Amino acid sequence: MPKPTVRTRVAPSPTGDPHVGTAYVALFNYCFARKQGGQFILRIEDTDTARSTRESEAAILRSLRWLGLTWDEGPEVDGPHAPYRQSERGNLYREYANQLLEAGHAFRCFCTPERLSKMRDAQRSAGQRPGYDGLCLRLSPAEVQSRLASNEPFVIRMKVPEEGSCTVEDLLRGPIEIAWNTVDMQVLLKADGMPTYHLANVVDDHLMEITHILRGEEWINSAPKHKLLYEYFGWPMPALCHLPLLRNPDKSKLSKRKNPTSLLFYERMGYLPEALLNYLGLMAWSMPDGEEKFSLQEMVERFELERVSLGGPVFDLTKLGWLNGRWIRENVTDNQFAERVCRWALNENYLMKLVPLVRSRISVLGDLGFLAAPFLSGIITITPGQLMEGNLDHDAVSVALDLALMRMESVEWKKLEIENMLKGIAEAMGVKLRDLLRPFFVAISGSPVSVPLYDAMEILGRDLCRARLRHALALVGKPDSPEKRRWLKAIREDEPAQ
RNA sequence: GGCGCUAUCGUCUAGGGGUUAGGACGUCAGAUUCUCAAUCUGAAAACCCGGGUUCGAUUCCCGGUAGCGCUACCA
Repeated sequence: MPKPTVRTRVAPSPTGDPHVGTAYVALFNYCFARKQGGQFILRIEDTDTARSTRESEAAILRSLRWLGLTWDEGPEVDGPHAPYRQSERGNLYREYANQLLEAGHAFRCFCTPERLSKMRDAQRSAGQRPGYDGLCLRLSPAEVQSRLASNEPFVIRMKVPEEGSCTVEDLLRGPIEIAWNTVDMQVLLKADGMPTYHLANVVDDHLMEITHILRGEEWINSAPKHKLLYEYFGWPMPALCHLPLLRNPDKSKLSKRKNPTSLLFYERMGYLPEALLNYLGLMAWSMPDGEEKFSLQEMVERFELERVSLGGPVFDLTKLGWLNGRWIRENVTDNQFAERVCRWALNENYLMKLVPLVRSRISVLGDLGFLAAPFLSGIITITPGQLMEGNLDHDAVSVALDLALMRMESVEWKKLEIENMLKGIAEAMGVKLRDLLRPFFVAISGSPVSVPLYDAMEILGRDLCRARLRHALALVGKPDSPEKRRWLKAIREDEPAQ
């Protein structure tokens, strides 16, 4: 039997900013497939209609292209298994869900979210594993029909064996045994008719002829569900390999609260895509000869899955910075460097965003450097003293920054929204907007003499602003005295729920 | 809590039944440089703990511990 062509995929969910973790998993899938002359597919998992956005999807595609992780099939390039966007494949999943229903491998569940939530609470407080209790499993066919007739919303859940265990084979970890009684009767098709990850993933991986699934470690526990679905459908199981998760310095799963995670951040900071990719290749993987600097091409040529180590690697910005420096010094000519800088910021598109902000504030072009500096910088060097120069006292500055860092996560990153957020903070703290804004000008622009704050924040992007605000907060100290805590608490109670 | 995964310098890692446990980032010291970077040299720094198996375990096995992940009509 001829060995089928290796086909791998990365399947990001377009919610929020493009994540380094996506690039990380994509890199390994890319290298694994390319090394063996196979194909690498990109699929958009946008079945969560509440959270998925087209902007996010576009940003993911752009970021992966920026990194040079090109896909053989997927959005914008198409392919024999189009569409590659799950929201456009809805009918497919419904058909397959019905197929499971008919075969008796799945059942309709009419339970309300409220009941499920109560049930889980009860289970938890009774010290039991939370999981569907099987209520609708025992519904008579007649009752199902009558509930259907009265248009009651329902989901489709998969049936799961009550006893025994499932052994999933992991390419790196070997057999992993998981008892069936720890596996929930997973919802496959939501009430809105959209599939959950589990169904969509299995159906698409099969139809798209994926041979090897390299994905994050967080999926290990649901692998039995997937294996069972393959069995229910009678499809061959792709090889599974769970990659270790990228970590924050405190070892928790990489998160934007503790580490910049957006690829847009790394781009805006001026990391070279080659260097970022190179650094990701150093996470849990190493060249056979120990060489630390390598291109994507070189990584493809020498890639061996066996060289993936299983401990979760801490993403270290310092070492990434060193590597990036090496790339700038060693791999770019002067001309190329100039070109890079232009592509990065000295291009018409970016400059035109700045021009309206700076032109009215300068008398000679030479003033431009100062005003434009924040837009050509990563983390700005400031002093605690500069942050304290305004009318707010130390605790107020600290609280204001802390509050902004919290609230900025839930606003749309547009200048009007940013304005409202900061006005809201001034109001909540009972200080003049002008006084509140002063330390923000310093934190974001490096100086109280600056282009308008809200515009600057929008242009710089959420991630860079977060990093600068966090830097400023670190300088003045987090609000941690009992007094400041009380203050924060009072303000929070005053706020509308987020 | 339950289940699962993981465990080598602070961090990324190499290695592997017998090694002075290797490299890199960072740190410190020195050299060099008009400053700063860069560069060079050197130093400190690790096999989680306890039992086995073995002539010998950091390496293999078991247990513990710790970290992490999952425990949704999110992925």
